[in-house]
Amino acid sequence: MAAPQSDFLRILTERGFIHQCSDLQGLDALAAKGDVVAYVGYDCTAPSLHVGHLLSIMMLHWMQKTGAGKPITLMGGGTTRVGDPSGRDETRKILSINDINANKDALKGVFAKLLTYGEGKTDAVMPDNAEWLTKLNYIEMLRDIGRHFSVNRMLTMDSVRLRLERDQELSFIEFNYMILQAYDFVELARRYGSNLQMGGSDQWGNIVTGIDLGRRMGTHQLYALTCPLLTTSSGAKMGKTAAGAVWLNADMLSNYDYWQFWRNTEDGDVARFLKLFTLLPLDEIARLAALQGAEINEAKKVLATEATALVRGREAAEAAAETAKKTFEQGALGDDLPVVTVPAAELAAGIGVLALFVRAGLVASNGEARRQVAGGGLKLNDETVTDPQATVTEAALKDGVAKLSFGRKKHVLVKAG
RNA sequence: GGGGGAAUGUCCCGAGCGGCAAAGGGGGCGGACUGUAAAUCCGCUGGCUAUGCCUUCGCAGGUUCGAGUCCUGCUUCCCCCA
Repeated sequence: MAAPQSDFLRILTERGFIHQCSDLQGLDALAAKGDVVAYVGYDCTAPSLHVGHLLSIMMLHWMQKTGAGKPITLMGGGTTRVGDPSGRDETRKILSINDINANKDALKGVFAKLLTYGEGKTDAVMPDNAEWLTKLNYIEMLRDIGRHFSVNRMLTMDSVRLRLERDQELSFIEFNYMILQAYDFVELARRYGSNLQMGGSDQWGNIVTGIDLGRRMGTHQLYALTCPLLTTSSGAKMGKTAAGAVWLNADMLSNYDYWQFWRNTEDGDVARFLKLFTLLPLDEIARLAALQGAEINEAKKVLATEATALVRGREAAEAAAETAKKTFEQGALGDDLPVVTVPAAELAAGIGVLALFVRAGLVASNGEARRQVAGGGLKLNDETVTDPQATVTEAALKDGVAKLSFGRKKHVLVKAG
């Protein structure tokens, strides 16, 4: 098609958010009038969202910012009780209602950083599909909703087909997930006038099933828009590190570590990530992406600070950047490094180096610490630890702190408490 | 309902004549080289109060000086026949 008329789709296209759309022209017309009501569903499977979820939040952000319409962040309080089989090899563990509710409360917070909630036309709202899904009556649901679904067609959906082809278990409860998600779309269309569902490309099947159901149940025209799944240029699935997922919530991953995640981006991903995960104008991004060789590190710092500012706040981002500068460029101690306090009495008595590194959370066990010492991976105040028997006392504290390092990038400060 | 096969290191895949903390990959972590990148090379990848001890091969028993390995029962999954 020709270039989109609406700012919303033009920006999404330029920045690389669009993977697939059911009807780009139709959606463009709605966006140009400011009549889009877009929803993205977030299941409550963990106590925080991670960077993989960030793309869809960014899409909602751009939509609100360009005045294209109203964002709906749907909490999956109901669907989480069922479990989405999309993109999964195995049945999800069934979570207790208590866990789901706790998760839901924990992940709500991050949305307000990127979206404005309220009563106005383009203000965001946050319903929970438990409101309607838990009230469904089985027989009524089969008659009103189930009759519109063809099992033949459901069996051809990727989320189902892949499991069947690989002879992997697919339970009946999971098989129903797409029906519930489709019904969500219809329900949101009725309650809020929603006309667009967005999500990762793995959600395409579930979304178009919702469009189909809407047509059969007589809603207005619905649209689908998906973004690419996040991978690094070397093909690895993104958002996971050794320590686990890259969480958006600060209590799950420190500001400093979040900043470091972006700072360590591969060269080949810098331009793409700047477009997706920052609000910097495209000409500025083009300038940064053109940097060659070691200079591209400047672009990575900008990426890290901007991306962190977006989710954690400008102040937190600056602090993390400052700490990184001190730690890596000046060999000094940054204020933002994680701190572990050890009781003064224990320090006076002397504590084993291995135990200290375990205490700091840098290694999982004495055994691992021992192996890392053998491999030269542990440092105390920038000096490689060579003797696993050594003990550390308050003499190791300089100006009240000792620096423990694991590898070149992970540092923890120890203080007497 | 009948017959045949499978389950291994708590990330995954996978070898394993009765002597096994258990081959080999992948992934991950550390080191060297670099630019806090990529690629490459090297090392590590059950726990502990550590020349030793403890816990691991679906579950529960049994045989044996000794069981991932042999026997019995059970669970789960797959294939073929009904």
